[in-house]
Amino acid sequence: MKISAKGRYGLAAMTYLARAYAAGAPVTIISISEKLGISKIYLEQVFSLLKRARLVNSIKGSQGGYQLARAPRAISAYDILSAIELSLMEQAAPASPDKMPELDRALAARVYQPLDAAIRKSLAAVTLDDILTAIEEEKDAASLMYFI
Amino acid sequence: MKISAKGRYGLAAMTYLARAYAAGAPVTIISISEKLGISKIYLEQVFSLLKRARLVNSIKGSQGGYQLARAPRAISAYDILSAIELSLMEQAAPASPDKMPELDRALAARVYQPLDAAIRKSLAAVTLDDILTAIEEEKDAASLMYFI
DNA sequence: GTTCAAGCATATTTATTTGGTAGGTAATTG
DNA sequence: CAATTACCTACCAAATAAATATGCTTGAAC
Repeated sequence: MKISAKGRYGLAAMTYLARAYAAGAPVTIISISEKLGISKIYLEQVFSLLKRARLVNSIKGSQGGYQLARAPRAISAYDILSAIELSLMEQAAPASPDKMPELDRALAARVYQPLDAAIRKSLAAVTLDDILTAIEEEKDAASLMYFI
Repeated sequence: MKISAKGRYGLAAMTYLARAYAAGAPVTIISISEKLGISKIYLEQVFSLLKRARLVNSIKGSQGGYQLARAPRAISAYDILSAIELSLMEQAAPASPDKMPELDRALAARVYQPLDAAIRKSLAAVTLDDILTAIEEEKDAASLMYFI
């Protein structure tokens, strides 16, 4: 019921990549780890999952790094979190294994499935582009503070 | 991002109590544990949380047990799960402690807070009464199966 | 073709959470 | 008083999450 550190790192790192998307040059893990204050070797694990989900492309060797596999507008928070948090996808296990199957089915139908759909819908509605926009708004709001 | 065993047990047990609500007589933990196939001493911990949240009343001693504190129609899945799963309420910790505060604020505004609201809304929309209704529907569907 | 900066892959350690047990105390009824 | 039931505290084990450590592979640049 909670987003893990890996998930949050993934969102932050992908947003960081999104900022560099227009430029086209790959971004190294180490530069992201420095900017965000996350251990490099831990970030590698996160990127391994993001790559497996084909959300990023990697370029090996000197001058290498990572790039978004597609436009920031075409990558949602759901894409990112479902690549990282397997538990996001899991079905809720029944509370009473065999004793009361109709109770379990009712809970699934009325609680677990609607919850799952709501989570999915909420996360799918936000793209990296939206997050970039929000960052700009944050900055504007912060700079306005000076004039007041 | 997942409902724990405690949470599922809580939902199942509360639904069980809801069935007995009209009768008015208290239901013992041990009878619930037998019906649902859950360890009695583990259920006690769940009820301790439900009681702290004032969702149930307890009666000690012989002929004692638990009752819903209010009508099944007035208790939602959100009430139950937020009493049991503390993590449901937790704010998402920032990914980059100090480095990029505007990134964290943007993620909170666009991802974490909307997600939280969606979860809350989905769970608050389901009451114990709804789940009881769904159980009846399940039973009807099951008995219809015989005629086909 | 050597070098070196990257990504890639595993294994290990440590910390936290979850799921569950055990045993005893307190209150109520008959 | 004896039985019954909730209640409380401590404990334990397994699973998961978080982070580290080590070493290998790839490929561009010089």
